[in-house]
Amino acid sequence: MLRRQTDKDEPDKLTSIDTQYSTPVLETKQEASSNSDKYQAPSTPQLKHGTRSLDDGDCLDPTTLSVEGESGEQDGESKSVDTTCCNSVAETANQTVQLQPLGQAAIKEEHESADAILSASKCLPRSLNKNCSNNCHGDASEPNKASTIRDSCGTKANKKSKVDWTPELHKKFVQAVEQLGVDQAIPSRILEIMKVEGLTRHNIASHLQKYRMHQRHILPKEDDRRWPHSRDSSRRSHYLQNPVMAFPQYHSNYVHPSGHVYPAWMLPGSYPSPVQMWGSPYYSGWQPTESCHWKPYSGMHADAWGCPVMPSPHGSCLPFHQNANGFQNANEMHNRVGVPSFDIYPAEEMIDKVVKEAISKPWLPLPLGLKPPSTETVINELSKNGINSIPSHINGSHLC
DNA sequence: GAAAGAATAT
DNA sequence: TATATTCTTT
Repeated sequence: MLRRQTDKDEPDKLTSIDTQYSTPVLETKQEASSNSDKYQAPSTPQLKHGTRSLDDGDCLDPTTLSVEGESGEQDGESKSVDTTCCNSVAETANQTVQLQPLGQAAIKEEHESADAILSASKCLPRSLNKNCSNNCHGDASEPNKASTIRDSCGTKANKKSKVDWTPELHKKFVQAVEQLGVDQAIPSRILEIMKVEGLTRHNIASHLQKYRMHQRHILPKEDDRRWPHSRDSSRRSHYLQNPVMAFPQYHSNYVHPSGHVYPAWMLPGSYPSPVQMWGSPYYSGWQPTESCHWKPYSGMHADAWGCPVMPSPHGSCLPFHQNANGFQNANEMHNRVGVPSFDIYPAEEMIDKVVKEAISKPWLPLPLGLKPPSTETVINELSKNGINSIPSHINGSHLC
């Protein structure tokens, strides 16, 4: 309003002067006009931005960061000026507020202009009252009240809230995505599962978009077609009817696209640096190791969802065949879509079975995960059995 | 009209 | 680059 007043006054001045000074005044006028536009024009990104934030409810309202506020999306009913509660006005400028209520959502409050400071200072008293009553005394937040305050403060609270996707928050996000599965991993559901107050569906959607894009980047080719690129039902149904293997096409010469077969996530306690969320080969390490146990959608491509691929906690290989039998086994596993207790560790009898099968059918390729014995091992075994000489026509390659 | 997802802006 | 916002589609 102050600015409006100023801008309103200035043109009049200029206009009056304009009659006396032609050129210089015109420049001044233009300048003033541009300044005015800079702050006032509805199409101006800044203002538009702020207005949109307010109207669309994309701001994070810490007043809803109460335990009871599981009302889902908070679209359209919050304003972030309140976050400056208990902080000085000066601190409200370019301030990063890290709120860690339920989901440790770290929320950045950025006041991008002096206008924001003005607005904040203007609104602060009421905000303080409100927030201190809510936060300091545990009062339940009242949407109406929030709305009132927002209105009273006006939509001048021209600042932007950003969700800081901390490792913890992202972990929660990924867990929610996994828990939901591919088909259900939509912002609203993710939001429900995450139960992080203050997060909006838009926040989730944005993050989900980036998440998916990144996964596509990691698995650009064959996996790309597995992703539901659009909401086209045929493609989606194709995708759903053809769940992606939760395991890499592992065999002795399989090379993971990103250059690492198994990331460090499988090592307990080997959580990577939280700095690099997407690009790191350890990105999937953001998944808790247990995630694979409770992950309900075992048909989901683990890597595509930031989930670890096939774990190998003991450095052992896995009994999945390359041959028809093996695929049958694999299919059995994949048919268990929806079974959260997918056991990533093969049962011993299963291993025995696979090994026996491999021995009994030496002409078939080795089952997935089985390593051919080394020449030395074979020779040792032979010598143990009294065979000390190897026929000349047999060499190492034959043995393997 | 709401939500999801892609595209674009900040 | 990360996140928000806008636009399009469903």
